Amino acid sequence: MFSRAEENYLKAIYSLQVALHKNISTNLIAAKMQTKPSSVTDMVKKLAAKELLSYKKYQGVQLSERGKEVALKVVRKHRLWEYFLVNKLNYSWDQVHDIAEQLEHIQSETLIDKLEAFLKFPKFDPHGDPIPDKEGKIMQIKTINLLQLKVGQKGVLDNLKDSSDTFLKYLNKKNLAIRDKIKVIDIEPFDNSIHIETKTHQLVISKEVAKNLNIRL
Amino acid sequence: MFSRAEENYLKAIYSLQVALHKNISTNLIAAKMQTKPSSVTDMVKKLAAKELLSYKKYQGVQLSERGKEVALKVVRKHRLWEYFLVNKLNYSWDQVHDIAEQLEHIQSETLIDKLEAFLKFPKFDPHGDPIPDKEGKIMQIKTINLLQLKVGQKGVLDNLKDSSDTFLKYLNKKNLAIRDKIKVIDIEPFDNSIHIETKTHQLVISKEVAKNLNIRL
DNA sequence: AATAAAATTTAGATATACCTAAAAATATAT
DNA sequence: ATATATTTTTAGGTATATCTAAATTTTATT
Repeated sequence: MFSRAEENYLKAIYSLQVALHKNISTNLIAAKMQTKPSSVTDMVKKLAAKELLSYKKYQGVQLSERGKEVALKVVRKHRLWEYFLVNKLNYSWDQVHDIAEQLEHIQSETLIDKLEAFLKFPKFDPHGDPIPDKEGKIMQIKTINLLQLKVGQKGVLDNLKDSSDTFLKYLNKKNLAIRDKIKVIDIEPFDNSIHIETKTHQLVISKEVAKNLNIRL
Repeated sequence: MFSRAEENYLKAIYSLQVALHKNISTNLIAAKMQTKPSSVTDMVKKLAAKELLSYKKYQGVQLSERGKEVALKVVRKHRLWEYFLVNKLNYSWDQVHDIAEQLEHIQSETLIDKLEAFLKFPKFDPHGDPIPDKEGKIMQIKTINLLQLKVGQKGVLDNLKDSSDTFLKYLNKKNLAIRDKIKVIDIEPFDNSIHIETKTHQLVISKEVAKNLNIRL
């Protein structure tokens, strides 16, 4: 069907497109994929020839409907496998990314649907991100950035902008997890650091951290 | 660590070595792997350079201890994933091979041990083959070929010599499964076909079929 | 033992997915 | 508007894992 490399490009472009709502540049893709812009140009031409995206020289790319479909299938696989790794194999959420990156490329017409049924149709992965259904539909819950909350406001930690290993480990250390209730106690005007309260404890987080926490009201 | 291709070669050579107890020739490997002898020569040189096997031009190959170790790790992964697919995801035994061929190459220091624990340390895969333990030790149960049984003798279907799709489908159709008790009712001298009885029914199998059924007494 | 047949290796290509370095196009700054 | 900086593409090269066709070695046959 599609090679591992092709799937990885489509997934990366999809996530950039969702975040930025504009044509995605070669350099952006290269940064996201930890590769060189020239490699991106090569691959992007290949994907354009397969009509998975539209590409005009020097103007960046945009996924076609078909391209989005393929990307969402990869995302679906990634998130279901992450759910499996955390909830069945007892991994913690900061250990599963690299393994899911491999598992998401297993080719089978039936495997992922059977896995989904075995997991009892979870709607969110361990990082709070919605799992696309069989048809590629993806639930979008409206969230706002923690930075936008005012003093006294409450919300629930829904998902993370950054799911990097270092950030997940930071959250573990600070005892913050998806679905935790959070209340803003104080905002320090000097550096915009935020004093927050959860069910179990209080802590102060920097604005850099807050920027990566998305809150459901 | 090792590439998918390298792992596949090691696994194929291992299984030939276990079956034949002699140096494994280029052509044999090529036939097993559905590739060309010249490709085998290339890869075998590479594996010899990595000291995973010993190779003398025109004399075939033999796995080193290290090579056997790597092969057994792949076998372990393959069989545990097959067990997972059949016992957790409700696949039938004739559907799991291709998927397990992919899953066996997932690279992780911890994944397969966690999977094994989740599955409660199964000792045999769905085809009756023993699953190597973490240290690469593999249980070997003494079995004899169904062809060697005499009229009136009883035994249990332990494992299959041939696990190809077509053979598994044949067994399904004839309602024969691993761990079925089998009794030889009669042997037809003309064509060596064998009349057998299980708990639920009787049937006649050809000597070609019998050759691929291994029996535990 | 010489010759024919079969098995194996070598030499030279191909496709994928990368890379570096240089050239070209676009964006930014003065 | 021109010069400069940045981005992107092109050209040419690398590594892996294949392949075909020809050459070589081993095995089998007479």
